[in-house]
Amino acid sequence: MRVSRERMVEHREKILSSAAKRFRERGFEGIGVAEVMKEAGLTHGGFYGHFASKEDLIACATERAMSDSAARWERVMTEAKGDPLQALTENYLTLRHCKDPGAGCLFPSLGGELARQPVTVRRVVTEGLQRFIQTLEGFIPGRGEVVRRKRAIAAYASLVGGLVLARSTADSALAEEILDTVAESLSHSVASV
Amino acid sequence: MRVSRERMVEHREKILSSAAKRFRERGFEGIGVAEVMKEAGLTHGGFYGHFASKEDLIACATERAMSDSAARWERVMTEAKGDPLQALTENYLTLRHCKDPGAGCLFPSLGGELARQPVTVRRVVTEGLQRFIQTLEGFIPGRGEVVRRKRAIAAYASLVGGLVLARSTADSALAEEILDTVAESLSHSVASV
DNA sequence: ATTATCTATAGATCTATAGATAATGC
DNA sequence: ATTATCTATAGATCTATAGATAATGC
Repeated sequence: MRVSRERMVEHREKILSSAAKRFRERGFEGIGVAEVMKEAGLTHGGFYGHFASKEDLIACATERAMSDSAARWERVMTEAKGDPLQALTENYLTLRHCKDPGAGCLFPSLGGELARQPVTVRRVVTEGLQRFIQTLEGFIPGRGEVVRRKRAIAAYASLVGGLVLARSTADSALAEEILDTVAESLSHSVASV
Repeated sequence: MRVSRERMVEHREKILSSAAKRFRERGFEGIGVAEVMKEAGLTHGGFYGHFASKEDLIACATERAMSDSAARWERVMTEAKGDPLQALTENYLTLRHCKDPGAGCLFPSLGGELARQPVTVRRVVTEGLQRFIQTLEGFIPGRGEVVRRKRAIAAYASLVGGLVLARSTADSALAEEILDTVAESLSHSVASV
């Protein structure tokens, strides 16, 4: 059954958004091509008209996830009433983010797996990471660009690590303690500017 | 071929150490039961005499990986000439650790996957994490226990996040920048005690 | 508007691999 | 503990076809 060009673009979008969500929820090996297609309302075989391979899908879905997150964090920081980094922290280090990896940051969900992906995928990640550090840099106080970049990198590492640890534990009290503690620590480091 | 009790314990140890290493290198789904057994010098079928299932192996290998790391970090901090946290940082945030996940910390390698494991596994992780925070706490300066615990948690999150980000990128210059920057940031937070 | 062509999709199938089990041997 | 086997599942390929697009003719 053939389909119009616009519809085909729609299909590709649906495949991508489904994959970007499910990969973050279950890992790159936690969902197969067939199920992604089913979620997009299509059948298994049609997949290879859109993507060359699952690896290709992983690269494209990773890019999608990163740019979605970047847009979201940028909005959060732009619309912040007070300190932008604090606004980001309050958005990032939350139980909500913990419990909804499918809509969240790529690194805590897929960090370990990203490190094992082929260069095609890791290049996409590198570009997204660079862009995100630069964006964060723009919202962080500091005399020179070098200092601001350092603070951006350190802050981002804290956010990612905090969420990784909070998500790993089966003890929700410990998870909350970790989220709150890392958030508090980040606010101190900003206060000491 | 039947085997003595001591040898069976040896076999179990070999299976566990191989699994603990390979899981961190390739992820829980990156190596199968058959290959783990082969590495231990045994055959596929024998596996089920040692473990009930792959999930059982994952729980046991995770415990093993955590206690190995804990012992190692404790040694590094105990034998430190100067500041113990700095010694840990210099051991943790290195290219060597980046490149050898099989012998390294569990969280940067498997953080995302741990969050998706059944409670049996996550309980093991929770206990290991609690114990590690307590150990770290003992080496960190601060007036009261509450403050020291907070510092320990914040520091550990930075270490984990730093390694996740450094490992994710395909750009080794960026990876080194991240490692150095997070290390520097941690040393500042200690200096400000 | 008709005709011919092109192509995205469905559905079936192939191949490899994984975890798990059963039969056998020592 | 070995060896053989079972079952399920995954990525990938193949073929036919519905129906969109392009070329042609009026």
